[in-house]
Amino acid sequence: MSKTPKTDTAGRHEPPLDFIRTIVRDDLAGGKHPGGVVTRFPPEPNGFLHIGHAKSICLNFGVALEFGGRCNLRFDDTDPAKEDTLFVEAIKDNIRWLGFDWGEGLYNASDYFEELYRFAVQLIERGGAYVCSLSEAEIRETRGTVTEPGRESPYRNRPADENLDLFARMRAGEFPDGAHVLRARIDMASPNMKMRDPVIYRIRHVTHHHTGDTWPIYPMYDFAHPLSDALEGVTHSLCTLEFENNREFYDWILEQVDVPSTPRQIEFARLNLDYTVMSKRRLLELVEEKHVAGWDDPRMPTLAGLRRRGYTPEAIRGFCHSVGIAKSDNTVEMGQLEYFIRDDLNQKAPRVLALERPLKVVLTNYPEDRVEELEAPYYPHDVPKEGSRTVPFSRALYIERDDFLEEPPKRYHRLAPGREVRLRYAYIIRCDEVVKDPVTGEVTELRCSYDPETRSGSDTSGKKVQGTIHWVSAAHALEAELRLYDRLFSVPYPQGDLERDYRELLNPKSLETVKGLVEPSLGAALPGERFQFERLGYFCADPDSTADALVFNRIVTLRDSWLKIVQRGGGNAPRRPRRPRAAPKSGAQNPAERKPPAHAGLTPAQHTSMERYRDQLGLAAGDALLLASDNDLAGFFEEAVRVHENPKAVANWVIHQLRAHLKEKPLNSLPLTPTALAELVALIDARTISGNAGKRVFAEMVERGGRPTDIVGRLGLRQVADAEQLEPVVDAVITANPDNVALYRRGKSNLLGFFVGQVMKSTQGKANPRLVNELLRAKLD
RNA sequence: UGGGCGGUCGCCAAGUGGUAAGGCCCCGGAUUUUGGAUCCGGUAUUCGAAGGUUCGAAUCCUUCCCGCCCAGCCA
Repeated sequence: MSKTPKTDTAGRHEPPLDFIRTIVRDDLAGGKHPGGVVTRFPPEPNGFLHIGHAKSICLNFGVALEFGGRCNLRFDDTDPAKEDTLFVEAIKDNIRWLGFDWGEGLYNASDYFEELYRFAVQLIERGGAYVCSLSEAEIRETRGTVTEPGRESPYRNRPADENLDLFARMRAGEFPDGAHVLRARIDMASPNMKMRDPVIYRIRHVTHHHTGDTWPIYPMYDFAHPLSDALEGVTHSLCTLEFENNREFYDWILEQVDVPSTPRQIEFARLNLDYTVMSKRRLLELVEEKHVAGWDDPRMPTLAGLRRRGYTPEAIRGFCHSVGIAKSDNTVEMGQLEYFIRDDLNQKAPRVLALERPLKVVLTNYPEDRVEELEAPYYPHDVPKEGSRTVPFSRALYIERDDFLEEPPKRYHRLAPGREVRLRYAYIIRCDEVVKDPVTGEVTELRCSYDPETRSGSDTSGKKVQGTIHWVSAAHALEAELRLYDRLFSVPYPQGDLERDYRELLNPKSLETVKGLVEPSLGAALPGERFQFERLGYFCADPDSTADALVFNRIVTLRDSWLKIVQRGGGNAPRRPRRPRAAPKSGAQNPAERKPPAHAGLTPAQHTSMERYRDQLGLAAGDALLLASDNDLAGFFEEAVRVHENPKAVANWVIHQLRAHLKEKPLNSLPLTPTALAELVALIDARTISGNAGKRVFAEMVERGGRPTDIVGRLGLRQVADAEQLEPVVDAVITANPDNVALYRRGKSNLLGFFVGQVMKSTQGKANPRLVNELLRAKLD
């Protein structure tokens, strides 16, 4: 297979498809779904959606969009006790906000209760389910454990009529909660706990938010989900990894009853983010215990929280796309999410001036009553957007407290006694005097002078200053509440601490509210509007914000390379040395301490064979054991060795090639005979064909049988071990890859494998690789 | 340790016998009236470990190690 990335018609590189999209694409190409692909996003309306759900939404709706199919929104509302219409509205709102449309495909699992009931009846009729009257505790006790099988329920063999009658009466509401359940009749000894006669219906005299009091019985997820998928014609049912164990039941139930379609469940890894929690239960606790202000608290990883914080749907989609779809457990760094909101807002957000911690500055040489309106563009030169406003400039100003230091470290480019700095869009000023509180010593005011020659845009001074800082005019600035948000938890894995409850790990500084000052134009900011407060970060006017009481949420700070310098030891510190390589993960062990291979499973006869293979035929102990432990394989091997007496070579082919094919099919179903394999090995030993070609012959024999010599003849695979024949091929490869030749000569020696590969490819595997290596080396070195 | 699934750079993630993609982070440098943005360059001789097969292994074979999931009448 080629390693070069796929290229589209415009010549751009396409990113590789994730494993799910690969399956969908292949299914479609194979004509498996003439009606098109159908996916679904199935939230339970018992909480708010979070960024992890966004990953699933982007996947499900994205696949449908990309492959011309559709994606249903289906509320998985089979547990009336926890669910609420409040959540269904919030969920719909969030999905629309994220930018996806379910069209006509809005469903509820509860819409199918009648059909689901009929499936259950059918299952009972076919002996696949029974009414179990054990108590909840008894069911738990008889389920067994992961290492011990469960025990069958005494009600397991109830006659079908009785089951049907009881189930009908369950539906009729004749029994109290917990009196009976309907259970699938599968296997109490299954190694998969999910297959030990799982409960599929329970009695719940509870009002359902959607069906009201129509039903006193409710199906369980495992039963309702696959059947709902089938009813909707879902082709690919994409869910998270924890449902892998449920797939066996998913497939089982679809075979037991008459369904209109057969969906396929595929699992992928859920998204985790560091410095937060993502489970619904924990999020619910944070809300209910008032650790946060609600589901939409801007510190929450909920879509509602992110939205209120000021995140854009584009940023979240970009993030979800960037993390990919795979099957390994993962925790993505918050920094990756932050990258996408900065990247989006950099293009979109107008720049304005605002202060988090104001410090007064008086320009002693600026006229008392003068006010200049300075033109300030909303976007920097590198953002292709137009627009500007004016900002008032006057004698009394405020700057950011952080932008002044009495004793500046090296590389500090801001204000300090006697130093000059530019006020953004305005003049260069010099700090002449520092006024301090006589009691506390705190700096309360800076007395500065401005240079009238340096007005922004018409600077005639020729002065260059290192820093530019932001400011507002004291008389014109507006007060605003700035909500400075930081990570919700102070440790990256709040759930990974065995000692402490995650609640103890909440970051006490996750919200800092300050009284800031903002430029006058912000008086018109509407809730939801986003700005870049220059040099501070991106902010979003909160829904709480009014013209009289402005409130801005900090979405994310700007990247701050000065902060990085300070954090790694201050401006005076030398550059940080390179990070050492991480220590190897645990798991390495001393080979000498390893246990010898277990001989325990061998029968006495097998043991004898094993010893014979090892001691008489000269096989490695591990190989001998491997062959001896499988009677079919051992028989095959022995027969082959009788034909071609090279036990090691034959064993290698049996172990390394044959066994790989046995994973698909049993040995006796293969058209391959021991004699044929022996002949193949003989051909290779005699150097008639190369090992490479041998594999092609083998593949042919495994597929269709036949004699190796015939196949070699038919495919023309005789080995080319003649330097004169090979030389032109080698030369061609060398001239075709001048860049790689140069690289190789500069020391990239592993390129030799590349060249050998090219030669092997152009001779269709027939060349003698040793000879190719020799020739190549002679020519390249 | 009964079963299921994972392990490739600090964090994600491609890659399934022939040159270890890409993104985030990080490190240089250029540029800059945001210490922002942008640009250019750098960062895995190695794929959980050890053995083996092969001219050639992240990919095939063997053994081992580590992590996650399953014992709700939740989803």
